[in-house]
Amino acid sequence: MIDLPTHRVVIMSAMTIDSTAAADRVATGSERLWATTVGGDLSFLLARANAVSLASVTGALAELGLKVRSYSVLAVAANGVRPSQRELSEFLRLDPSQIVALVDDLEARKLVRRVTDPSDRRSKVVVVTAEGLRTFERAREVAIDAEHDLFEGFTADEREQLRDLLRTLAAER
Amino acid sequence: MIDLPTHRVVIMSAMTIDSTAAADRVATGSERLWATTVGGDLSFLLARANAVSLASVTGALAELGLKVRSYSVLAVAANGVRPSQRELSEFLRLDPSQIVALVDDLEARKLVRRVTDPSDRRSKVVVVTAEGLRTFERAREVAIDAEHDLFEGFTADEREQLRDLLRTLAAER
DNA sequence: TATTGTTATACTCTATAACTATA
DNA sequence: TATAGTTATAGAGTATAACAATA
Repeated sequence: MIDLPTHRVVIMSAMTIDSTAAADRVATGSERLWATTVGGDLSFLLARANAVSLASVTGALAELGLKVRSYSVLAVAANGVRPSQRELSEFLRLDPSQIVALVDDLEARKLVRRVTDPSDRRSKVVVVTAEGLRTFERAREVAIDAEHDLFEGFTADEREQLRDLLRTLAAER
Repeated sequence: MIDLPTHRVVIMSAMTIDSTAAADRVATGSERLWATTVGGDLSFLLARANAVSLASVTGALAELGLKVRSYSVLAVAANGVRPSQRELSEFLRLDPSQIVALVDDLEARKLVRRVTDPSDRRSKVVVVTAEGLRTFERAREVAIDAEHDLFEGFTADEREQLRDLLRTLAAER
């Protein structure tokens, strides 16, 4: 697993740091910069929050030979929704050619199979194998653990709020 | 500018889409997949929301020859906080060598200068030039416009909530 | 010895266009 | 003629290690 913060640190706009034992776990040396205009930009905060989360999940999944992307493809397939590659491409916002590479990899490892859709033979549906399902279940556990650590400082309410707000944003174009 | 959604679309867990004129602006064809486990993952939502925001800001800044990263460096410098490259590296979560490349580019375009810190001659501080400040101000406008469009469907309260939650997360190691 | 910035290099990711097979 | 998937390839971004100057 990756190193994760154990306590929540709140940084106010005015640059006051709520000083707990965790205060020095924040990126050292660059605290001054949070007072900057970018420090308040939603797009910047989104990018940085994502970088933090990505690093944590990536680290957690590495032990299973998965990356965030292959995990996402596997997870959608494991839900039994039988996504076409085109659907995966839109949902994950990746180019169709990148989906090919991801599915190639998962298929070579026998975690998923490509099934030609009989009602439209151009389209290929990605289905999980028994082994893929087992791998997914383990992967899901470590991913949830990582997320849990990451959101340790948040209340259940705050997590729900964040989920709703992000869902709205994520659903945009 | 980039094409942006004009209305907010809420996607519920149960897969009901609040159907307004904007409903068909949502990624077509993959609505089913939102009902999936990943569709509720905070890390996934964060990644997708970031992708959406990134695309919008990237598109907006392109007309000024800036990317999100060079814009961030320029913005911090333009705030007059005199960041060292090391500080930029921590704040932006980029490798020091990447900061070198970004500052090289901005310096070649005379938007910033490197100034050796007299109190520690190893360290170089990035300061904005007059021209850099002008460029930053225009860039800031288009970036704010893009952000404004992106968060059009949000109330002021929701934006504040999101900012607070993301700030907490972004400040984590 | 440790740290800041720099260079070099290999690797991954991303974007684009062309091709095939089906519709 | 249009769409789903595939291939190839060039470009951008990323990670790593080694090095010079300074502390």
